[in-house]
Amino acid sequence: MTKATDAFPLSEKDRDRRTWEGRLQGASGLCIEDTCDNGGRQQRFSKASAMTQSDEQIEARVAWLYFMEGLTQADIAEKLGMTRLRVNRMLVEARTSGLVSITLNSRFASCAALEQRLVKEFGLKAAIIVPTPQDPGLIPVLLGQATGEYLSSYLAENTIQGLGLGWGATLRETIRNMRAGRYPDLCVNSMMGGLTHGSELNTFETASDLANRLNAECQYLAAPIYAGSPKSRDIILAQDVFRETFERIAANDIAVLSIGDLSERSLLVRYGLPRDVSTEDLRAKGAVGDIMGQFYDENGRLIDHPLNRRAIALPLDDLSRIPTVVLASGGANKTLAVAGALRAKRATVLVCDEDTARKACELVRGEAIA
Amino acid sequence: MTKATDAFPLSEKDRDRRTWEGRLQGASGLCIEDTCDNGGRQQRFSKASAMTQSDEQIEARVAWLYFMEGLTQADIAEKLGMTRLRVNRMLVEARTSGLVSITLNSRFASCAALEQRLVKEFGLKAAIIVPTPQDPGLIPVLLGQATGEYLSSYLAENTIQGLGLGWGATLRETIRNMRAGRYPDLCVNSMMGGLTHGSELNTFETASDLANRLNAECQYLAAPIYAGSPKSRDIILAQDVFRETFERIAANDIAVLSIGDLSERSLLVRYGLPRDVSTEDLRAKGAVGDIMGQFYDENGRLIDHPLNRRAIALPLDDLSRIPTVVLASGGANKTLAVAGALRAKRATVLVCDEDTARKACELVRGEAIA
DNA sequence: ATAGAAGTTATTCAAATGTATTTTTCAGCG
DNA sequence: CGCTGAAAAATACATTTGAATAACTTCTAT
Repeated sequence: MTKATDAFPLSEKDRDRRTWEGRLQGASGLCIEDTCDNGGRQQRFSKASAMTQSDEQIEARVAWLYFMEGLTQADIAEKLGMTRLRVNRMLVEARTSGLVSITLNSRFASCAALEQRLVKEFGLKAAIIVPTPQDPGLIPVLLGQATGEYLSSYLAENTIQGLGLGWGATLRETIRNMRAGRYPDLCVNSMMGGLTHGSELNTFETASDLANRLNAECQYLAAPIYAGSPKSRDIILAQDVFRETFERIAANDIAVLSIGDLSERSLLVRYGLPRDVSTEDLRAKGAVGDIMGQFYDENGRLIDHPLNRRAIALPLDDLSRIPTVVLASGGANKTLAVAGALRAKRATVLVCDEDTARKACELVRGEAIA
Repeated sequence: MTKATDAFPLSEKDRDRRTWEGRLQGASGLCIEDTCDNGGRQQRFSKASAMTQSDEQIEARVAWLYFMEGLTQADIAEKLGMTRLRVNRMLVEARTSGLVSITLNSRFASCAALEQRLVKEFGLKAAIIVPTPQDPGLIPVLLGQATGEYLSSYLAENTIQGLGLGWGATLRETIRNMRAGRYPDLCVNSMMGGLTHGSELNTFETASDLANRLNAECQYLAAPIYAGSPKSRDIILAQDVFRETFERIAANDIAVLSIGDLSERSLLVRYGLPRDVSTEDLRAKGAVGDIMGQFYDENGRLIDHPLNRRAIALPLDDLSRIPTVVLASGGANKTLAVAGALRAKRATVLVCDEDTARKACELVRGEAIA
């Protein structure tokens, strides 16, 4: 029967394929005669003859019998008149030398590779990379699906009390893809103020929609994303009702946010920026993206701009105190923003499309954009 | 460390290769977050959602982690929040579906494949196939090496009393490649009469050379390959000395012979055929090759020709009584002869070069010669 | 809503592989 | 020929994978 350690499928039909596949158990008709009545008398290769042509052929034969014919290592040892250890070592050598190679025939293989790379290079808890669709308009949908799946699994396996949320197209799709559940002890809360105009998205409903789907408690952040001035924001946050709200936000177990950029695609840029602040201003200060309405530069550090001090949201630098921070974002326009977030390690979980993640990764490593 | 079940080498250097290789134990930095505090709560896919894109991606991720990153199945189960059984089944499915494929990158791979095929299709105990060299003159050398290696291993692992031998260029090379040994209880004997003229090879020395190398006893067959007539041959074999000799020959444990063809390359054809017998005669009767001086047709059956009754050798049809019959032969000119021998199952062990064996195999199966 | 079928999980055990240690063998050298 | 060092074999044990079975869950059809 097929084993996971087999490299190839087992069916006889598949055996006819050009690239031999699968390791077949119990194969009959072995290559070398199968009687051996003197139990493993020693058979040595002198150093001078090491890896001669016949050695190479024997190794190929061993590899063939193991990977293609599906014999066990003990079977092969008996058949070829050598020790099981020698068979094992030959197989290891076959791998190391490249005599045997394995490929993952899937468009997800490069995503899986990139996931591993991101986790290793940026110390992420997880990276979820989806293939980049031809239609960039599909990216929020795909990222929403992936984030929804991730978050559903996370909630199934973690008992938490506070789930903080941002808003945006990707997060809306995330909520659509959440599996329903029953979490009466969970409080879903907005981690940032909302938009006070614009008809594409009722940002105040984002948290409540998720809370409804999860039968969880909901805590609204009934405030706009920006106050009139830093001073005004401080006055607002000093009110008891907001202080309690922000204590709860700071105590979240997980935050699920997206990354904004400075293009006109951004809801925040189109509807949220105060009239006295332009994207040119922000770019001039080096801004490449925003998280919770707070803009940061290519190194992921907050830019020195009064707008950042007007934001009614958890301060970006306090995000690191939340155990799990999911940043879901993608699209070529977001590359610089994602790279900045990676550099500053703003995320512990990144959900992104492949092309964007790869380019962001390469930016961080100082490589030319391919 | 590298394991035989790994599909790829482990060294970090090798990890940089384009085609990812090797299964790496103890890989750090996993793709999916590695804390899971509620022990495997169920996560089900309904039938309606079976093998969605995300399923496929999860399977690719599992396969990647197992084959490329070297995690154990239990590790992966814990990391991805599923059962070890599910991981195992996904890996099996990955194999069966072709998501994962393995290749043997060796010129010996096709030889190993052909070996298996020959063993299965012709019920051989063993097939040893060597790559066909560009210079056909090298074929006897390579076949001699392979046969010598086989025979040395065979003798190391089997205690036998009688080893019968033919003669020819391939067998001369075989003897050169025998490992020396000490077999005082072994009797090496010629299974066929020798050539009475010709300077290329002293056929009477073949058995004695091998006996010397093996410190074994030697039994000469002091007779020519052909008698003057079938009657004369019967008179010769009726003599006591020959009767005992042939009893011993018939009792051999192993016979090591080569296959002759009807071309001028054949020693027998050039120096051994009686003057009153021509290769045209033999071809007319359907002969395609000879074993022990006895000619057979494309089905491997003895042709009806008086020459076959003049041969001073073990009758070809009696060969099947010897437990192990090694036929070592190769070269394009031998294809028909090898095919005939295969059809009639004259061999239990075949040593041949790849092109010849493949074509012979295809002939037998009724396929067009490529 | 219920029953039956199908699939998955949990658990245990068997088989195969991987590893470590000790012993034996072999090649090279003096 | 003896000695030494390296390599391989033998042996035992640990780990991983594969398989079997019972119980549980989910899905589908009625």
